[in-house]
Amino acid sequence: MNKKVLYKGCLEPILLKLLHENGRMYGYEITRKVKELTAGELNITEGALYPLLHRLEADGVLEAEMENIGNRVRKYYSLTQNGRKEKVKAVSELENFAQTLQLLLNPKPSF
Amino acid sequence: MNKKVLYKGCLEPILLKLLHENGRMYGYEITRKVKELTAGELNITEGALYPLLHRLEADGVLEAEMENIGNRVRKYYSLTQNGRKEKVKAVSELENFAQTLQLLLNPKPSF
DNA sequence: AAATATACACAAGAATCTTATATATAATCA
DNA sequence: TGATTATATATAAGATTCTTGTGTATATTT
Repeated sequence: MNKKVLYKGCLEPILLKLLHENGRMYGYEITRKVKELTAGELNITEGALYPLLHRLEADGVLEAEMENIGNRVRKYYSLTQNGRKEKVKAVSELENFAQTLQLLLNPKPSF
Repeated sequence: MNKKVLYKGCLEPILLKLLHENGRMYGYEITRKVKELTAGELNITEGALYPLLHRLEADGVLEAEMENIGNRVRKYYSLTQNGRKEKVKAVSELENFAQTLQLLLNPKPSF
């Protein structure tokens, strides 16, 4: 993507779903994973991702642990108990939205 | 919808597609049509719709004509020639986005 | 040695929507 | 008949979410 706005609001459910599936991930890894899953279509920018990660950590949805990789510090994020609940809610909303989009793009013929 | 943000950015392609299919429509009609097509899921608010209509008219994507219905004035919008081009572009971006969403929601198993 | 990949982070600004409000007519309901 | 709901357009203030640009630093590839 990266074209216009479009996927605004979808980042959070996408993130929570990824963390649920992968257990724990760090920021850079998340951007790579999303790019890979979407065949290069969706590039999450750092300016969007890191503020979101910080907000979700502050809200108790995510928890973070630092890890030393060589000389570097890597910050792993994972869902809290509350985060797992949030994930269910957010993803079901996104699925619902995806279906709604389909209704608009391919309306059922009414005859 | 109306729940969170989510469909941000999708309004313009949806609108252009509707106008393409229906020839001409007025604001209130558009809000009803979207609600109908999405089984009540997506409610376009006036605060989102009217500014968008005005912007697209100013940009030469839409043209408007007033019509008197009883004592009331109704404003019909339709696509300009340029608008029809814009419609193709915007809708194909939205379709692409919908597919990208599917990739994230139902990733292809990699084995 | 330079460029690219890895890794995190923030600030300013743009874009898009929500909520609230305003106006006015027409139809329905109690 | 008075109140509510539906029809119809419109604007303003504010919230949210993202993009773009910038900064720092290490590791790897060319």
